[in-house]
Amino acid sequence: MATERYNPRTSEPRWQKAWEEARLFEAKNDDPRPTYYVLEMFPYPSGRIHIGHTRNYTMGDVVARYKRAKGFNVLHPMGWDAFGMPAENAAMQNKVHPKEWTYQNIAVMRDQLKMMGLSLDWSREFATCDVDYYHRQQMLFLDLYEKGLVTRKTSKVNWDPVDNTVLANEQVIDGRGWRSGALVEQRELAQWFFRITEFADDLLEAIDTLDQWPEKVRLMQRNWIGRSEGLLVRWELVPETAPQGESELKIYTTRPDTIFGASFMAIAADHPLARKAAENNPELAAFIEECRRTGTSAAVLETQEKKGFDTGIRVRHPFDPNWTLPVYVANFVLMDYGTGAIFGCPSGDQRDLDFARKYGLPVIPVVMPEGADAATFEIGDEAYTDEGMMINSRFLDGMSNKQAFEEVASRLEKQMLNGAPVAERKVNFRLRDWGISRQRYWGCPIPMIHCEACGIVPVPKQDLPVKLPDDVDFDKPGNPLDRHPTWKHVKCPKCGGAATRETDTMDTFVDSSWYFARFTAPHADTPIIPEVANRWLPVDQYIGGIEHAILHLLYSRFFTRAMRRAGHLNLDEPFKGLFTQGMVVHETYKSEDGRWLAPNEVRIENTETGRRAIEIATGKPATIGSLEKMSKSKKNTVSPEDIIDSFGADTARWYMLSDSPPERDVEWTDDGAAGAHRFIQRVWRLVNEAVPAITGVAAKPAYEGDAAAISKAAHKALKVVSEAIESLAFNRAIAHVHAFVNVLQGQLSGVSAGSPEEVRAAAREAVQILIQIIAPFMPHLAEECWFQIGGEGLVAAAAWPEFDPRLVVDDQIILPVQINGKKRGDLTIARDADQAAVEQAVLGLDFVKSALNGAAPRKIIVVPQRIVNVVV
RNA sequence: GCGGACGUGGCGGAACUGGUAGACGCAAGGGACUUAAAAUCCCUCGGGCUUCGCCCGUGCGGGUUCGACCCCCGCCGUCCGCACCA
Repeated sequence: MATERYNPRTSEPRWQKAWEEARLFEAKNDDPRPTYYVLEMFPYPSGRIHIGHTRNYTMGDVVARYKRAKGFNVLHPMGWDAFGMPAENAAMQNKVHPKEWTYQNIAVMRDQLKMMGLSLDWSREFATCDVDYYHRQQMLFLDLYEKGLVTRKTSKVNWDPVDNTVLANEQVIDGRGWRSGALVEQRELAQWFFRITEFADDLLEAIDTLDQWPEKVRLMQRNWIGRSEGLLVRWELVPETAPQGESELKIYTTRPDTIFGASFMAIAADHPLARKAAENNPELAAFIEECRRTGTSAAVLETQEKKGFDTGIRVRHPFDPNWTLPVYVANFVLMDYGTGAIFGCPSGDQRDLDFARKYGLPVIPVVMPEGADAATFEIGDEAYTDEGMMINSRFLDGMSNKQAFEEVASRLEKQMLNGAPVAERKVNFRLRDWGISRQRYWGCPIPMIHCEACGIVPVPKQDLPVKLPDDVDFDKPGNPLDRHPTWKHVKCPKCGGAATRETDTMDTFVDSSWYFARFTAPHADTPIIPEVANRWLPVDQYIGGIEHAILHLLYSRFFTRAMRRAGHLNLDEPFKGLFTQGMVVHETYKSEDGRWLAPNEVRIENTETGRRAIEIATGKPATIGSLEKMSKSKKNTVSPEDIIDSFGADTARWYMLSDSPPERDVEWTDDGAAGAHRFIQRVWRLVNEAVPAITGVAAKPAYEGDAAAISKAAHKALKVVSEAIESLAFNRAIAHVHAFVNVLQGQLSGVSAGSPEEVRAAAREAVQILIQIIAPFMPHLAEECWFQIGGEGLVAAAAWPEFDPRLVVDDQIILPVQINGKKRGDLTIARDADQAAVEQAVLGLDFVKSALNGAAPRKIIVVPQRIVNVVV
């Protein structure tokens, strides 16, 4: 009797409904079992789920289903990162309200996710644009404001004068706004900031505790925070060269040891001293203007020539009052790092060297490599930046440069200038405070009020939420909140006088910096319920793309600390385990005349000599291009719906995890998907063919079968698959399932209802194990199979089987035998055979005898249960 | 420039802590079943040779070791992150 093919189209919706009705995936906060929180980075509702999402959520789902089966109270929620610019762009382009656009997208994407059969707790779903959510975010904001973690200060921003808005650095392309194409201006603007730098040290040090994070991400965060230890040094200006009222220049250096190699000072174009000096120096003013115009994008910096302009100002060397150095304005000095001023030591820094050569400044070698000769050591085209011994440095000569650092620091700390020490030690960070003001509509309103009499006044908590008005228009550029006729006009909560609301909204990264905590009590009146959050958090396994390695993860780490300070929870680190998954990539295709072609516009032919593509519409050959991340522009996309339509969700889930390690990119191919689908049918057949033997419905002639072999195969598979899932090695888990099915298929063929009870029991257990270990990956197929064998309840609710340790080891093992390190044969021997027994057995092997040729072996190395090596 | 990761068949990749290299899958070739196709099943599948077996082989060149994809030294290549950070 031929088994009917498994039909995902009817099966999958049926089981999805069964799970939903059983409310299997809803986590209870008062469930006494140990908690396990698995979270995938929530999606932006851009319109449709793409294949990258499905890979991400499938990984999380495998973990969630596995942990649930292992007896954990699993929290696996889903929501929407729903504020952001695309909604406003859609509003401008398509005349649809951002709110409507967003919620429509959410509705579509929710349905798509549901088709994937993900074991999500939908009862906790929220979108960050829900009033309920941003209301609590405003509460949090005020709490952090009270704790002094929110400040307002002016900073330089990229200003698009056509769209009337601030642009992020990423939105400035070749100095122009990405939308308007207008030349971007640098403007000083008052902005709201979170004081992330307050935690800089802690955020850096705690990276060491994140031992379940990828090393790569930890490194990126370390570099981003960018701690350096150095010295702030005040240099005295030579009075007759100094602008009115200026007497010193403060610089930051990490190399005070090279102070005797100094030959110039360089300050940023925006440095106050530069501005002052330019007041009666039109040429300098022009140079400063030029520096400002040239942008700060990486591409510009790459090619830009190092330029300087002598201000005429001179400084005195702190260790030699007769030694004066020129002060240049230089285009490579950044105002917002250190003090915006440096001393240049050409012999010890390549950039300073280039600068010195260009302007004819002295180059004094002060550090030389170990073993070099001080009399002859010279600097040519390359600066010497490594460690070494001090030369040409007076009292430092002969010291290591590390000792010299200390010596200079301690001397300058004691030396006085204008009544204060010349230098102080200073730890400096690359990390800046987090500017969160956005001049946009579709974001969380910042709950602040500007009163002319009282200044900045927070919105009283009882007046929250500050709701976004619905009646806005996007016909004109700029912030609709700002030009709304009534919204911003309020009474001052303090004095009752006329005042205006803050019209900036928050950076959407704020929304995603605490959503993982909100999921623990998504309907609470307070942002977080501390007892509940403390119980669930930290997230045990967080899964998402490497593109969030810095910003989102760093902001969330900051927020967790900030929320702790405000008493909302009691932990520092939000994510215990982090996993960054690779992308889904696809080949690209181009037609003969150079148009991009979508995968469904070409036909692929596999031949003995290779693969070729034909454009279906024209019948002409197409070229197969490189693997790329799926993108609309290259048309190399495959939609999750199409895959589910033709193969079902289980195929998509299985294939997505099967070939490549999860942290690497996976290539989507039709052949691969078809292969995954074939495997589904194979499992389906295997189970169905085993049903008569298992359930004993039909009697057939007895076939002996091998109960022990069946049980061993099953328990070994159970062990290795469990281990692979635990370590998120999904591709390995799948390979082991394949291998198990190969063995099981051989062992079960012929086993029937007439086979000995012992064999039938082993078969029953083996099939059950098979179904359970595939269930996290292919939950629908597993349910259907479970039903076929008369399994109790839903397999999604079944406990994970425990492997029997006695069944995963063999009594007899096959030991590879090497001669001089090369394998020459095998030895079958009892697993517990001792060294002597193994040696004796090995010496009795024919190929060993002939290799020895009568002589005694020089040595026999026995690695128990691994290998034997006979050294001849 | 600085920092990091990686390099294994036609392809994706396995290989536990230094112990049988190429598991598992895809593609390809051959065969069975079929009127035919699909589906399914079986066999082959790193290279070479004097083919019941032997030699070579994990980017390249050395080294350590009884034994190296794995450890060490030196190269080459690819990818990623940061990037005028004082």
